[in-house]
Amino acid sequence: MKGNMPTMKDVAQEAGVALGTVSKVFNGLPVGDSYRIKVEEAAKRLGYQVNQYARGLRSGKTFTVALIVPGLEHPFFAALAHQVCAALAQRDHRMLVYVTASRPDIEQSCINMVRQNKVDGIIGLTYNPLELDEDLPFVSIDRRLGADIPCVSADNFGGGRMAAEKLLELGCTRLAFLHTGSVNPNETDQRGDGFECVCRAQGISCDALRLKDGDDLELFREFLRTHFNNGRLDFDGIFCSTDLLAWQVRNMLEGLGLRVPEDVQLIGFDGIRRFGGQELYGSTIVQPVQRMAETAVDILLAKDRSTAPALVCLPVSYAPGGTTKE
Amino acid sequence: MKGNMPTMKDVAQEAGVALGTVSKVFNGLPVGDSYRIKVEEAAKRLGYQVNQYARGLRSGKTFTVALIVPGLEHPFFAALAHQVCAALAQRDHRMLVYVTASRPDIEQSCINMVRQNKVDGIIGLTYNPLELDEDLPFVSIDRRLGADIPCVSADNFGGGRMAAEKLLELGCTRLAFLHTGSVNPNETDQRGDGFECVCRAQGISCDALRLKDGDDLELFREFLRTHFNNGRLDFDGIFCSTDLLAWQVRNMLEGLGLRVPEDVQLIGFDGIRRFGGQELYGSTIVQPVQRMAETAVDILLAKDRSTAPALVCLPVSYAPGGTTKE
DNA sequence: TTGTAAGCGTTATCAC
DNA sequence: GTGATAACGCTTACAA
Repeated sequence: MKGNMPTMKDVAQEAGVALGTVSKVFNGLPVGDSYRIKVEEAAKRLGYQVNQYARGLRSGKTFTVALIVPGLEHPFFAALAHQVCAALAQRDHRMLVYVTASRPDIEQSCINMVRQNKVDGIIGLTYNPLELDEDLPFVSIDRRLGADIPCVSADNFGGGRMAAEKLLELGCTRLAFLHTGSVNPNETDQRGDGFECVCRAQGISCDALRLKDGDDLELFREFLRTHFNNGRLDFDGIFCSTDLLAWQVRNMLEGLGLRVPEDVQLIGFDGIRRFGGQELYGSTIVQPVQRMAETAVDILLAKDRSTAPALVCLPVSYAPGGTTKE
Repeated sequence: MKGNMPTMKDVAQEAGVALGTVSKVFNGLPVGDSYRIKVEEAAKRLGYQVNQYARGLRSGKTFTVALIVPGLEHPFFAALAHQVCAALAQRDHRMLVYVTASRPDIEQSCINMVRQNKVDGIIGLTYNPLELDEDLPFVSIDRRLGADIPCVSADNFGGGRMAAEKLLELGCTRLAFLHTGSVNPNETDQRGDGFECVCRAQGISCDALRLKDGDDLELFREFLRTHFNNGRLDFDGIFCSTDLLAWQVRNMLEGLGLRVPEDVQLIGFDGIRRFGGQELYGSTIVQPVQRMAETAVDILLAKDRSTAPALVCLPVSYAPGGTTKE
């Protein structure tokens, strides 16, 4: 921070007006034109910048939002952070980032730190039970923390259905669902529910293996091997609950000598793109990251928070990426 | 921000001590034990949290650093942001993120916004000429902005050398260097310099194609086709200045019917990992992202900035990733 | 050692 | 419409 930045007082003196007048100019409040010009010129001359900290102290508005995420290294979180930052910038707000590594203690300590920072609100992608401040606006991504805490997520259930329908449409007759994720229940669990819902309705067999974070991925390989007899897999269509898992499963399948998508078609979930560019890792259900970010920001900054929806599910879309027959 | 959070005054009243005493307790200044306990208990009872904005206003220290990056979607920037955030957290600082899309106007406006926020310093990954504040600590990543502005980067020149040496060691005899990047000169330009330096010293032929951001990537394909005659490429070793480019070039090579690494070996630069995990895209020179982040933070927060080095080049390492013969 | 009081730069309330 | 003046919550001499 700075030694001797000019203050409003300096500007007032330079412009030959009162302090209050300067404040009004910078807040867009009605001021005589001649005064406004004098102030603006004086400010420019001095290189004056409003001190947001003083403003925040006085007015209680900080124009800052905290984003709490497990980390920035996973492309989905990175993309979300990027879009949240952009959406906030568009609304003249700043983004403070906290990374938690999904650890409950760090997540809670972030909440506490944020509290000290007097941000205007929090957007959180957290996976553990939290103790929240009643009156600090909070919007959760992908996880329902309570009836009074708005949650924004992709339409995970619909995406699961979409995956099943697509695989069936592409000629699959024996499906499987593979999942690994947080032990704490969250919206993404619905991906499998949607998928199996379609299978049941259509009377299609659907094997499934659901693992928890930290479980050995080799269990998936074993599962596949168990269902691999005489050079033939029991499934011709597999839905993985994330693109990462789909990628890993694809490698396992090829290790078994199976061809994707000729022998077995594969659909992932998330819409992760290589190098943050355009190329997908494989066929996938794409989350509307930008809309999710914008929606979360809109809800968070809405004037009237009492009308905030408890849950907003945004539509996903299917994108072919080479692991399905198209 | 909040309606009626307890203040130090409330805590003082609750604890039955003076305001100044409460402040001292929270600043670790010497206070009688009995008082300290009374204050701590009162604070806990009230759920008191220091207001960092008031503290910053008064003391001029905000414990906040701004990170300015082109975006969070490219995995290198995301990884850097992640590590910077972690390094700052370890030192009890927060990170404010600004994304610029590498646009000069946005980059400058970020600098201006940051100025209002009275941060303790800026870590910037910017690509355009900037007008900086003399007395706002700034550390640049990968780009030398001026003699008085410390720059932290990977050892790009050394990495380029390393790539050449590795390819030669692996039996290559005809090398090529492919590059695309910012028009504004920066430290990463040295990757090619280091590579060609070794080639010259060893008397090895080295073709090169250097493009600028925005140029059509098809030019690379054409370049390859020009050097592809009778099913044989003029090179058996190619160094690409980024992992992204290496990935694209690999696809082009395979499109030509060439096998990597059997027919031509490929080394990239950055050390990008799929899904932010462990798996590399190919053989590459790995940037020490964590050390770069920590170094930048250390320099930025150093008590005595007058002794800050103008440039710190951190050692890179080679990692095989399947596009070289190992 | 503890308490008191003067600001830090803004905003908001009033008289003028 | 303008201009003193009192907060906002905290730190820090300085006085007790």
